[in-house]
Amino acid sequence: MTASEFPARLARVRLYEQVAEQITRWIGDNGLRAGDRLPPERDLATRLGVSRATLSQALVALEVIGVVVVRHGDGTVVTEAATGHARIGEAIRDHADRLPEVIETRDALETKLAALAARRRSDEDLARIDAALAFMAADVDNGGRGVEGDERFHAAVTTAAHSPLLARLMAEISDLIRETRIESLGQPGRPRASLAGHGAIAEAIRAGDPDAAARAMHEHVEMVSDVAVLRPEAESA
Amino acid sequence: MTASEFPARLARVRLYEQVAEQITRWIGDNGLRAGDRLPPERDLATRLGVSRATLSQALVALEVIGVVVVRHGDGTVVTEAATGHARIGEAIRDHADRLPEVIETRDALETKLAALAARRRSDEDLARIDAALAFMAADVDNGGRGVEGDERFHAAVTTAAHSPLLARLMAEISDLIRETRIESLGQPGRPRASLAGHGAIAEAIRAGDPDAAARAMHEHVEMVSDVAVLRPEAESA
DNA sequence: CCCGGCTCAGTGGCCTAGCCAATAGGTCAC
DNA sequence: GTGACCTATTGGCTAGGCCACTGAGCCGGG
Repeated sequence: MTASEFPARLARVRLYEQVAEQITRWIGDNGLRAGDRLPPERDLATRLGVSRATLSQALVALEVIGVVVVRHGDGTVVTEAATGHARIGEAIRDHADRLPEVIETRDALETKLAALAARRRSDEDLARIDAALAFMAADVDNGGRGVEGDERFHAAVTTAAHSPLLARLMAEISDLIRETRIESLGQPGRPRASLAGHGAIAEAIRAGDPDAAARAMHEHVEMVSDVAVLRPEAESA
Repeated sequence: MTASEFPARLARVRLYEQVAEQITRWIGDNGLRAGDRLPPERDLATRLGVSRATLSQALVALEVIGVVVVRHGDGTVVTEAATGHARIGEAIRDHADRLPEVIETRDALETKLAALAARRRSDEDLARIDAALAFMAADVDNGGRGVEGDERFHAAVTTAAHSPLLARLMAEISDLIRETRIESLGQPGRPRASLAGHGAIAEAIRAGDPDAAARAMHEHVEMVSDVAVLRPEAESA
């Protein structure tokens, strides 16, 4: 067990998080739409059995992620984004049925990132990409699946693209991507094939060839997509 | 002045937002790094001249966006993402300098959406696209800039792609996109050129040709990018 | 009848104060 | 050296209070 594999620090769940989640679920379950009001804070806090201050924290959290707008003197109003949020939740829950969607989103973002990396990479970026390749190779050579190396490689490419906005969108769906990654690399032979794909991407980036980089990344993401095709059969067996 | 151009509702700035911003700035100005601790809440609240409850709200906000982790009994710790976040904030603030970044993000997302729309569009989707085209054409014919029609067209293409995750990411950056849209369509001749671009995209989608749709969308987004090139000169004039 | 001003009730905003839970560090005993 | 215990510091949450904001309704004047 290496240091990187040590169990993560125990995560305490703060009350505001639980309350925020309850509220989001309640919005979805009750078909609330944009413009609908939540119950007054005093009522809601009593009903949820928490203090008003704690409820207010939860509403801050929900406001920050765009589910509600809190209006002084008026009430707390559901936003249009709230429905979108529910859809994302469903996307995560119905993961087995939504995998192709994650793949196509990865395709959109990561082929662009690879092309930008080919144009913008610094020596430092290339060193980081090479280090990730070496790390994954060592893991795969030792019989591992290369999950962390895969992660590092893609993060290095994203960094080399020097596009904070795209990086942010990647971060937004990072949990979903992680799942496709783990499933892909769990297939026999996939780690090594994935490593080869990374190699081709890195070559194109080093060569400063955006089109080649985008093509290599597209093929790499499609390889993950092959898993999506195989998996339904494995489940019915 | 149409309904869509009415001034937005006056935005009240809550204290927690100001405090959160102050803290983020302070982290940046003082070169705090991942793992560094903020001062204790009681101290920090006194120094900032707010109550601890208000500071706690600000920290909830910062925790939700990933700038800090709040540890019970230990303190509030800066995350790795904090530095990245400062860059995003700058990206938004320095909009004039960051426009190319929005463009490249649009390019990534919207060319994929156009390709998917070509594959997946229903008759209803096509009708919606056509309606948006007609709406924008009428607006432009009447001397308008076609902002709303442009918006409707892109929304219709996004809907026709039937990819909720990509649609979500589009929604995520919708404010930034709106700004590029308004600036682009404000240039003489752009509304009509944009309308022609839309026509080509719609044709490819109707024909069910993903590559042509992606190419047409790419060219359309690049046309917006031309504005980005022109604009710095307009500012120095 | 319509519009503007005022009032009231309901709502959120923020504060104060208090006490408990969690954490880290230090000390002591085995 | 290790484990248990204690202490100081830190955050977590509650309760209560008062003020600011908002929307709706009412009244008076034109």
